[in-house]
Amino acid sequence: MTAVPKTGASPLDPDDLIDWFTANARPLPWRAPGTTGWGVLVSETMLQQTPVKRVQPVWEEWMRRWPKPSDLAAATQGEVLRAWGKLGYPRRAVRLHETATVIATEHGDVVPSDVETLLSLPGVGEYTARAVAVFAYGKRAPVVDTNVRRVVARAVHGAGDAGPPSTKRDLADVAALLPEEDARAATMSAALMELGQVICTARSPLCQQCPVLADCAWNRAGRPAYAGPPKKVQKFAGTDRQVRGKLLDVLRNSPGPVTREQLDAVWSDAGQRDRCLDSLLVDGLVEQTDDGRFALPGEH
DNA sequence: CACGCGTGGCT
DNA sequence: TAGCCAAGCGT
Repeated sequence: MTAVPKTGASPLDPDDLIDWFTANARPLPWRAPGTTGWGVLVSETMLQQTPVKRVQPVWEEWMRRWPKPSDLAAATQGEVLRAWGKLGYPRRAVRLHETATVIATEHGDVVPSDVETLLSLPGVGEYTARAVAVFAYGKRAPVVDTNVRRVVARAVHGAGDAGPPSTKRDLADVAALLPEEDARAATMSAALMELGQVICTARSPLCQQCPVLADCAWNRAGRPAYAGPPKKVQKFAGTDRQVRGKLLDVLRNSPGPVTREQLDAVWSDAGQRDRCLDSLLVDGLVEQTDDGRFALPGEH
């Protein structure tokens, strides 16, 4: 082991990150020893755009209720959507249900471990496929989420924040940082994400507590402000997304099918209401009953 | 590649 | 207080 001097444009030292993570990782339930590939896949899917705090209790209930992919596959879509609750983006629940069926029927009820196969599953994209391969199976692969992109933008490139995503470049950036050995690479991937979540945060980074401060290009540059193209801010109030959420909430809060009148009550703009209800039907999040009422899929 | 897709907490 | 932000995916 040769000591690498922390001067100039040195890359991040895997040991600094691994040691820090080993001592400071939050004890999240899906990180517990013995968590299956299925447990990791469910957690990663729930964590897509939803904070840890809200995911944790729902994940624990899901693991108790559906410990294997075949268990979830046997549930109705309505049951799955109810159990998804208010995590948001409920199409994720529908896709996870589909994926459970594929795993149960085509992969022996075991979550695949290679990125290519994982990528073929509904709702599993570049991030989730690698997260499962790395965190569940200890493989060496770049895992790039918004946190890692921010850490790399700062520590490696000296920028205030990540610019627009570029999958190929982002993956290459992170791959170049990983140590050779699988297990150490996997731990470093987890450490990069954790660092972005708890230290190298978007708004008020805690640089004093950062394990790689000495190697950070952004710190060396005097922590300049983000200079890239302005980030798009997503509107919510008044959008179809809000209306769809309200419609689905009526269904979740009812034990069975509801009338058109009950749905009409949640939004005054009839045109937008109808468009949203139609899109929910198209997405398979709502079904119409024979008598013209509306229900969660499989619940009539 | 830009956009649509939920929800709630934080500053 | 009204953005801003949060372990993305599919089209």
